[in-house]
Amino acid sequence: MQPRPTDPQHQSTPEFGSDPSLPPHKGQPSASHGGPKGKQLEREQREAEWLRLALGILLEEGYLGLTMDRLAKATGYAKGTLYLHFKNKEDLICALLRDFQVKRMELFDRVADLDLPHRARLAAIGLAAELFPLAYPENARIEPVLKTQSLRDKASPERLRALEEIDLFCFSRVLQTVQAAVDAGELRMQAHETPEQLVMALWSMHVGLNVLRNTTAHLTDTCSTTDSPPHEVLFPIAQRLLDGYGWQPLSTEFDYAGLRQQLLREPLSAEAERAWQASGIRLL
Amino acid sequence: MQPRPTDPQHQSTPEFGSDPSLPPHKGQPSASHGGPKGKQLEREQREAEWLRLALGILLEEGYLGLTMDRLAKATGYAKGTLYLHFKNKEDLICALLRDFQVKRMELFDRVADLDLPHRARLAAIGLAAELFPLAYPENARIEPVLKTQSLRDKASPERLRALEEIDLFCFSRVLQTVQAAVDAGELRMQAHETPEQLVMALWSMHVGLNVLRNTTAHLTDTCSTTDSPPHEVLFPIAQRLLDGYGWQPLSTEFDYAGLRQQLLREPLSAEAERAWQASGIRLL
DNA sequence: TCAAAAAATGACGATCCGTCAATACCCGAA
DNA sequence: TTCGGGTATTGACGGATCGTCATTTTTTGA
Repeated sequence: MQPRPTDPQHQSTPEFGSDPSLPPHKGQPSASHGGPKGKQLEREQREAEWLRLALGILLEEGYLGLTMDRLAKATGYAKGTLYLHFKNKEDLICALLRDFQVKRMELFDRVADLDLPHRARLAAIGLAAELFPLAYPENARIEPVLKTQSLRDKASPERLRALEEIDLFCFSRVLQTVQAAVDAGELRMQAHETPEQLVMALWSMHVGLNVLRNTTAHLTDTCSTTDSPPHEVLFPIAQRLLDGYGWQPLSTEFDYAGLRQQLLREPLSAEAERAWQASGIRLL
Repeated sequence: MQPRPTDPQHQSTPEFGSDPSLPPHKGQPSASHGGPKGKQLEREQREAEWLRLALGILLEEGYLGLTMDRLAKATGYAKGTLYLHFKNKEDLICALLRDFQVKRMELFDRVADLDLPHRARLAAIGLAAELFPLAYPENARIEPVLKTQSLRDKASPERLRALEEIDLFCFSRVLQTVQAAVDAGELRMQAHETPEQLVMALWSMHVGLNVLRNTTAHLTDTCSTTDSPPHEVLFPIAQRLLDGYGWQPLSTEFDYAGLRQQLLREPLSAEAERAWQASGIRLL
């Protein structure tokens, strides 16, 4: 073990669980028996590994701590190889962001088709949206960081389009639910009101709360000092809002709080458990 | 006009209205008659000038385009002098952010003490909050950018505290209004509800909408394609929400839309005018 | 077995941040 | 007017990072 200028064994930090014994590029292309599939698989695995490490660094030391040199070395590959996968740093950030959004979308999917009144379905999606940053606080913490910062200026168009696609998909999901309620006569909107605006307002609440939680903790803490548990913020308020619209069934006619408990037990139990472990928040 | 290595006349861009003939430091300390006041004044003027230029560059070329070298040269001063005013780049960003927040606070101040029912006062503040990004779209556009990005890691504690102070001040303003309504019996909250949560939700809506407008324009555009004017988003929805709380007087008993028009004519006419000029949005 | 194609490398140029020793300027006293 | 100490300003420099690309290593396939 002769002293080296940049001995990977002597990294300043253990580098977030990367396997230090990982051979740079001497390992077999893949465990599977040859063919282009193996190549492709290895490529994806490596990319996933980079994203995993990038997330770790980002959480540990923030945006400034994440450098391409460091990320490359962390897996034993050279920087040039890293740049074969990601056009630039923003592109990598974009890929990271996409992973979160896919996760959230999957969560939406799990509750969007339940056999419930339209309003209850919307409430279920809202709960999922509220649960997400609690179950994956790391993701939520860096999401506002990633969403800005000249990301759109430099990331590759393909990655950006992928992001927009997911956004639009989620938006449509919610919009469909509202529209269905309007069509069913359960929700009446005035002339100047549109389902899009309602969806946008609900969406804004979630986005904004997440931003505030992660940029102005001194304020959100004010909320938590009360008796009420700090996580139960958006769900009941959204119900008040929908009551204000007169969306049937009203919260006086339907037990949305009970639905919430039920959803947390059944299709969202895994996330509720994660929230308990990750954020120390007992939801059930 | 002998050729110089860094001739300010030959900047790549005209640099956003800075006076190219501005003498580096040969001008009189100040027009006022001597004394330490003049020195202080000159210092503040210079700082204001830097912030003005920084905003211009930020708007024109984004966060990446704003470099300390460039900003320094734009006023004819050296970088070292710039660093005498701002601890680092983040610190400068912080100062810029503060200017916006002060502006918004002043707007709040202008409507927070009107002789109106509590709920109408809250609506007035909400209108001010909604009007702000329309009247100062440049500010709103970069505010999400500035709020993140390791700003808190590197900016000086004093500047950060100044930011928090303003946030807290605005928050308190709103909270007081809600609390007053509760005390007056015009707003009843259930056991698990708190005024803080309601304020935070309203605040989140505004923050979130601004973020969405500036990061995912493809979605917010969806909202604008409807017949309804795109700017009338939050005000009516907030009224729905407060109706949901049963906050007296309900929107069926009080003409909040009329109040809105009136506010836009009287204490907020300047901002309404700005919104018309800056965003092409006719509010009246 | 070997040569062409593909993959991986890391040194390099360019950019930017923030510092600090050197310089220019100011102002009161002689 | 001259001088000297103190203050304001400067810009070259060190350090760090991004992204490139000519070179080297590995793989492929004939």
